[in-house]
Amino acid sequence: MATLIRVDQIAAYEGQEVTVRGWVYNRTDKGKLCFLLVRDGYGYVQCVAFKGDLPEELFDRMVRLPQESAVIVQGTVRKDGRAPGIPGGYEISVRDLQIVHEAALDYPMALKEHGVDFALDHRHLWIRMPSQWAVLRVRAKVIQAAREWLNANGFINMDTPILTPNAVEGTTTLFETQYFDEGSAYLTQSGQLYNEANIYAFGKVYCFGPTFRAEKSKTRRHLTEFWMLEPEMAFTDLDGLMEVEEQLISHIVQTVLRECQPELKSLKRDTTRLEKVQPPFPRISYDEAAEILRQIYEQESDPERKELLRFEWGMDFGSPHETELTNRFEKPVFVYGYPTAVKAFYMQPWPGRPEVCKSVDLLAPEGYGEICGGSERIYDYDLLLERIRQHNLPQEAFKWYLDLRKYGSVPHAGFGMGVERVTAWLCGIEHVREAIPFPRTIKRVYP
RNA sequence: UCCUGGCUAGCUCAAUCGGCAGAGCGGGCGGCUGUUAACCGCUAGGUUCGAGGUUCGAGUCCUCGGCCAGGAGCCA
Repeated sequence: MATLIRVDQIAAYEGQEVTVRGWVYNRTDKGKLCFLLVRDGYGYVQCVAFKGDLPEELFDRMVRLPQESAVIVQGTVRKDGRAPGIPGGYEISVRDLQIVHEAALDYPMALKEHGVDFALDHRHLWIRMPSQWAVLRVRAKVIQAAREWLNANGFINMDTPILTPNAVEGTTTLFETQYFDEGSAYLTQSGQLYNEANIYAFGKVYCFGPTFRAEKSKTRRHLTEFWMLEPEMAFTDLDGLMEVEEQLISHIVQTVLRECQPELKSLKRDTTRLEKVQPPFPRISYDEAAEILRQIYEQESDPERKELLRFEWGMDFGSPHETELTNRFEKPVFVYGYPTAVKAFYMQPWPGRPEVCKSVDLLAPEGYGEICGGSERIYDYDLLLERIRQHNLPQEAFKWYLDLRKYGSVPHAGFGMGVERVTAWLCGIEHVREAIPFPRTIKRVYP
């Protein structure tokens, strides 16, 4: 029995007899010569057979194998620049072939681009195609790299509940569900408040899980269910927060560049700008950003675009503003000190400037927008209570959260990183829905 | 909720001014010893999103409705 190998490690087996188990992604037959492009989950490899290499009956079956048939291939690994695949450059000369399952002939995914609706209706099959496979492998690497960095830097994983009794920020629309006799429960939109409890037990923590927004956002940057990584740190201010963010993001980007080359190459991702993602990232204040946007607005001649870019101090950024701002920087850019009025109730006011708070967003280049949002949190009991009242939040529901300001309260800070947005940015894809295996959008809960 | 665009073969699309509904891929049959979404020949495959209207004649024009997209708003 030849050694069972993974296609991503094929280069190590040049000249050896190996076994690959997988599925037929494409087949080309040229009379007495037949190519199977087989994917095994780790990569895509070309398997070649000449008519004389196999028993006639088996060769005839190989030539007629439908796309997606399951096979076990034995043969010799040969280096050949002509061989397509991921990583490519190696092929297997087939000596024997077992057909585990002959797929039905009506496989709906053609080897070409599909319309969005059709592709998403067949997401369960679409993920087999190289583009989707590559993106989802990068997503997994993003998560792995993030955990690596956090674990190596003193953070402990402390997951937070998905079913929650109330709105975290009181602003956004939540998915509501009946919770036995306890009334309504809501799907979480952030683990942050619980993380703030966790830091007083563990110092530095992070949670990682799905978050839910019932908003009717219909854009390339929104999902109703998305995954967020949320670190939270005791004894940390805004500057300390930005240092952690830029180190974490840089580690993720450099890890993906180092370990996902075949995936990025198959996505035709130009990585020159990603290679520059190293600390420190530029930091500009909201005031400076507002001034830049004012100049951009004045210089814009197209009336339609000018209207989209209209901006006044006090507004939150729209996506046209984010794109214009980030186009002026090579790396992700921090924008800090947003107006208190447009941010959540728990953010620490700027000393001497209560109209501004110690919040920071990290905006990715190339129009990918906000990938992280965070802040220093209010740690004074009376101020937090005042904010809860100002925002008309149910004080009783926040009793535990207020308790945290009574027993050893310290300056602390944290942020959330959107995994799909980071993945979409690194892969250079248009829409975050391809950066999660089974996307949930306002118009889609199937499959 | 608003704005804009789209809906034609299983898929991706074409159809000029309102005048015979087409191609490529995928499927079937045949050919080919280096294909890269192979190529060549043959073949099957249609309620043109739905309803109504204008017209000798509607995929095309008009009205209403449906579905989808991505932008605004909202948000990560």
